[in-house]
Amino acid sequence: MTEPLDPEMFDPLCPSDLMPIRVGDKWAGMIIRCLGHGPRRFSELRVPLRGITAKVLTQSLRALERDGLVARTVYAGPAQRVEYALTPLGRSLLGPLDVMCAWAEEHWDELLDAREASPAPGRAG
Amino acid sequence: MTEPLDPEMFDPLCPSDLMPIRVGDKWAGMIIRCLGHGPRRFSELRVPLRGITAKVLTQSLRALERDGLVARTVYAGPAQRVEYALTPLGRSLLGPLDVMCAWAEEHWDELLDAREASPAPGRAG
DNA sequence: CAGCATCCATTCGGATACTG
DNA sequence: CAGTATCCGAATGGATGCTG
Repeated sequence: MTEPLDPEMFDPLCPSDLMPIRVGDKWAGMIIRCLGHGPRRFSELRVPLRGITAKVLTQSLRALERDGLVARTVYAGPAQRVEYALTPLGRSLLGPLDVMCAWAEEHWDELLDAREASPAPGRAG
Repeated sequence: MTEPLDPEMFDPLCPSDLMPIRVGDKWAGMIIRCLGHGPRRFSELRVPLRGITAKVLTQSLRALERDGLVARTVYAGPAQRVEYALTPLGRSLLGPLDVMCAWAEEHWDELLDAREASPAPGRAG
């Protein structure tokens, strides 16, 4: 569980923009899936969540804490270290999350088709 | 499938505010579940979605159409009539949606507890 | 490293008024 | 009935700069 997270875990080509299902805010679902691999530090999380700013990551993490899905642990020391881990409640969400991801994968093409076939308000092409 | 929707289908005490899982925008999940019972007219949908304004319902419906989850049919006549129905793709979402709702029901108490136990920033009491 | 404070643009949800 | 148009406030998401 200490192996590094895949930086391409959430490819920009596969954003939740298109995803009609979301968990919490824009990042919550991704964070939970990251933590599904084991506890992670603040900066570790920033890798797969490419481009997320510290403030926004903090916000999302706080919201998850508040909902009891994530636990925050501070390890004091020469270099401060903070770890985030899923609580049992948070882990219980991994199953439903998988269902959603499976749905998305299975119907990705249809989603894409529908978007392309739609009137495309605004954008040319 | 023509029986009226339960106005209390989405009780205000059970809002998606607390729900960490969402489908599309604030209303999309509820709309899809409404349409899971069969096609519905614009004004029929406004009943269980208590308080939704026409504009917001239209927006949500348009977004669902664009994603190919909902189909819109106009029946011209003395009194114009518009019906919304789930597409096959939309129906395929009902299963995952059930999973999410089941999760929420099962862990509702924990969610509530976590919220109450949290520092409660801002609000008194 | 792991934040917090501040400021800012965009989006979201909604109120109100009007149309065919 | 089924919307459209316009205006508005609040919440989201983010950039930048600073702190222990």
